[in-house]
Amino acid sequence: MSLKTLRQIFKACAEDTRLRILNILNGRELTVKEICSYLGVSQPAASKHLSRLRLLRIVIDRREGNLVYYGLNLSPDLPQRKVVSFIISQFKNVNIFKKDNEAMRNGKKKKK
Amino acid sequence: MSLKTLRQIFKACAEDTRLRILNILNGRELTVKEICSYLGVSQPAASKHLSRLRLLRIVIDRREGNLVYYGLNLSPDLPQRKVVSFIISQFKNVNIFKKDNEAMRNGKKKKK
DNA sequence: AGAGTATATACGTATATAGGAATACACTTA
DNA sequence: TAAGTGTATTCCTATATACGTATATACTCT
Repeated sequence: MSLKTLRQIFKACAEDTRLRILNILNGRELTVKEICSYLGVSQPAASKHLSRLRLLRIVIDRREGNLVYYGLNLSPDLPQRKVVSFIISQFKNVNIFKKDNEAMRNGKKKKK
Repeated sequence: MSLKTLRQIFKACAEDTRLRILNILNGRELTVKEICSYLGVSQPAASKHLSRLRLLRIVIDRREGNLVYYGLNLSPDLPQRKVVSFIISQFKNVNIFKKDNEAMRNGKKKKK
């Protein structure tokens, strides 16, 4: 793994919304709209964060008709796979992530 | 661990020079001047990076007369200890870090 | 005290980027 | 084709920060 890749991964993780996106994508696929709803962020904001994560191959997207589903990229040939997996494994200790997960399970929306 | 702490750690690691500093501090204490020499960065730059890492308690400093020695903060009561340790454990796979370690062992200086 | 060395800080500048508003694009359905 | 929904992009602004130069601070030695 290159220094550049390592730095980019940390940069991608150095922002609250992106960390929260990675957390709620852990174990499931979600559409952009669902992500916006669960986290209470605007659609352009979510889209831009997702784009950034996608360029780094941290997430993958899959269009299905009108919708675009995003999920974690679990491909085993990614050099940064271990790092990303470890980062996500740390989320269980963070309070706001627990709340986000709760909101998701309840189908609650934070903003209309 | 809070979301803020997690984000700050990643932000601290989202920069090449800081990553390289963490690498060469792995297993040893170094003065600011030594860090500048080994990495070829200016003294104010190194000092500012170290200050940032120190505020996050990722490194600790110890003044000895004229010199200030920096080292990794290995205190077991740090919530982010695991994360930082894991990050540093990933360094062995990165080429520039191997070169930095080589330069250190040889006492080579990258700039005057 | 004064000179020399090591480290930290202040200041200006350039660059990156997060966010909102507006708009463009993609797709579906009537 | 036209309207509606979901997603991406563009433009603007505000904020953060990395870097260099200069200066301040801390310490040592004579």
